[in-house]
Amino acid sequence: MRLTTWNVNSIRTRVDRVIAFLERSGTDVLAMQELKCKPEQFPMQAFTDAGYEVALHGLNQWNGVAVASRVGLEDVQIGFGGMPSFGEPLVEEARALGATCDGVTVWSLYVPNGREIDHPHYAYKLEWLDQLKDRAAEWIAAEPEKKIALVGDWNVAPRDTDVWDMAAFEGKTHVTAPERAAFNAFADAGYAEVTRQFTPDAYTYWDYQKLRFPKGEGMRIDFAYASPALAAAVTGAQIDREERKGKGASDHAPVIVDIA
DNA sequence: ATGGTAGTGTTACTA
Repeated sequence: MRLTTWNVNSIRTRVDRVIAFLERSGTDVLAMQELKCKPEQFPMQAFTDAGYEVALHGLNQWNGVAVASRVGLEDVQIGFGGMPSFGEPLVEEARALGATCDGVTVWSLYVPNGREIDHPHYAYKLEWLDQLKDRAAEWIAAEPEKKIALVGDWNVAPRDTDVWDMAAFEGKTHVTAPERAAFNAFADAGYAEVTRQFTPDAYTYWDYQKLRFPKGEGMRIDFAYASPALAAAVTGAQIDREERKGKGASDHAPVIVDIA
């Protein structure tokens, strides 16, 4: 199975590129983030015509997550137990959707950005990751052989080399010790990040602003954590940097994982 | 010249 995660940054404006990518890459299961639409606005016909079923969750123009699959789609779950809410009034945002595809439970995750270190969104981000980690640990404790993929836009750069210049991130989110600890806690919970070993020096995101992509100033913030049973079946990973090029590109590249 | 974008939807917010 070829599993891809991609923050598409609006599925409505990107649908032609996404369908072309599916066909070009041979992706069987696509986890998408930042749909930026409600369910009735999702371009379902394009996916159906391409041979994919889609489960999605979207509340408004922000966030939104989906799993598209051509190898089956069962047991769809919206959000996870204990998932924090945000805003006034408090809302359970559309940031997590799970579905089982050909024996692999795929979670499409859009981790809160955090905004600024002293912003409530930052505390929300840490709590969101902590709660997800606790549920993820429970899932493998209950079923040690279960194949679980936690994929998406984690909005954390776990290493200094995952940003172009640490000096530019002084006092900024994505690189702080608490965020990195929250990310690394998934490894302590038994999951293995399976993309870095195959693509050791690569970014997955380049801001639209300040010519970040042409200048090679990116970040590595999209990852795939695998449960032990799944990690043992992973045979490779790639980052499709070509997809970031040209007019109409998302600011994130697709991250591809191959599973035996 | 030291900035530069993009998407949704509206006089802003998010990233």
